[in-house]
Amino acid sequence: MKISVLGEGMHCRSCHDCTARDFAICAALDKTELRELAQLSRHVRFESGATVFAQANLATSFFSVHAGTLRLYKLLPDSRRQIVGFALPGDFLGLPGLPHHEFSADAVGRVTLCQFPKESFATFAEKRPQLLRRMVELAGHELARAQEHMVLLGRRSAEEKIASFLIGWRDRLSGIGRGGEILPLPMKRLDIADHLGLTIETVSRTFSKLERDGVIQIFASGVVLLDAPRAEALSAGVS
Amino acid sequence: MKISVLGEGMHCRSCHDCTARDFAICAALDKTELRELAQLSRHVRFESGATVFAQANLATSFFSVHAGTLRLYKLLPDSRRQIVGFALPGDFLGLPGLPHHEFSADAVGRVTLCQFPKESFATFAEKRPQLLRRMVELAGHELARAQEHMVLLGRRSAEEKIASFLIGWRDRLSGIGRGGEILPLPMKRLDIADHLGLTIETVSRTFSKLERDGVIQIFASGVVLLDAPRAEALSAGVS
DNA sequence: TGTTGTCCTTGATTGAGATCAACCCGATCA
DNA sequence: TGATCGGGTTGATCTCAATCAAGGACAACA
Repeated sequence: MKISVLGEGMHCRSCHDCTARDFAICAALDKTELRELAQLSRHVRFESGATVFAQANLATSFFSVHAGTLRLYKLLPDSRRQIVGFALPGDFLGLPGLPHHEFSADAVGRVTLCQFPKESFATFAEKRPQLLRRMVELAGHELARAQEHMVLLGRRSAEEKIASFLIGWRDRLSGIGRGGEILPLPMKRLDIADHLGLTIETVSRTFSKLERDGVIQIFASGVVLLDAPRAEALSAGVS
Repeated sequence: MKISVLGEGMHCRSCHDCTARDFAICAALDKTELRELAQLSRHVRFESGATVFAQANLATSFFSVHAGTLRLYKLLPDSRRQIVGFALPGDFLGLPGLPHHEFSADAVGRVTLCQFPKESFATFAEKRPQLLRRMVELAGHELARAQEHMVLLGRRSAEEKIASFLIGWRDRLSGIGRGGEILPLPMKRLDIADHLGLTIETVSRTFSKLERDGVIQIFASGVVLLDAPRAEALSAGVS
């Protein structure tokens, strides 16, 4: 686990023009507080595949994703893997009250993060109900997403799972201003499989089927939703 | 949805000797605050099977479970059901920042709850970082549990699911001082099936298999863990 | 230019759990 | 006393996705 700092003592020089600020935890802060928080933080970068932190390790920092995608996953002893989510810019990683990391996180492509030492962040947050309120809200949204994913894992067919994933991914990207014609899928098929409780072969077959049915078009870098309404119907569990 | 209040204007007379207080949100409060909060709340009771609130309805109250068990579930349009969790005494229901209920909740057996109007609770919490901190922690624990359940739903066999459920249920009960020789299972087989992403038949068969293998003994009201280490091993995903 | 490795796709077969169907058991009630 | 009903179990069969197996596309590199 190698952490590469972007210039020592740089202290997140770019908070004022941070592209993730509006979605991130920082949205709850005013200009002065933002500067104070920046003093506590530093920017870190990880190359593709690098591990940011590992499940069950002591959590000494919180992170706010600045750019890139992370996969968050849990492993069983026999190495079965469940990806519990993908983190995108603005997502906050780490929760007070849990001393250890509940899952592992590694970079899907290059990633940059704001890193906050846990104690100093906690001290900073202690006196700022606005920030705590925001954290409750973020945790709530995360919980809602987790529950929606439980429905997917427990009660949906392979085709519904894939459609649901694509629609959810599209909506998350457009929520952070990354919407577009082509839906980029930076993660591998195996990652998608381990996220949806499928095998890589079933993911591949289902992508192929959706393409045959004219719902999507597959490219190396992602897919285009040719028939979004059909995908949304599958995603919703209709038909 | 019928709400039966335990005597009008009673205002939760029993906060000082509440059996759930140590686990509940109220643990974050001092004596004075507790009395203030009690002024906002009222005790409500639901009979077995009654709906406390329904998914997608406007959330006007928060709840803290005082006694009994609730099933929390989401439905797909074609009535497939996923039980996202069971709530026990001390559990907090509802999250700020989400105007609508994310799931439905109904009583498994008789249930009593403390009900707080959402706005007055929010106002009360606004100025109390201790309480907000506690809410972040509770949400964090809930999130960790949800992620663990994703692993179960996505990556485990029927036998592992059942064993995992029994061990998790045992640990939650003992965490609120309800441990014992016999592990009570107030919910029906169908509830367990919809919680674990199985059918009622598979649940029944798997219970039978575990009993044949000497891991558990089945009673009308629950099970006894004859071979807890074996169940824990299955639960952990070993073997 | 061929070699290697990674990622993805496709085909054949298998198997765990779903589905369909029957029956048991205890509670309730006429 | 037996009829009904809800909840649970068990057996037979089917099906969807897993597993096993092979090969294709493409990039990195010697």
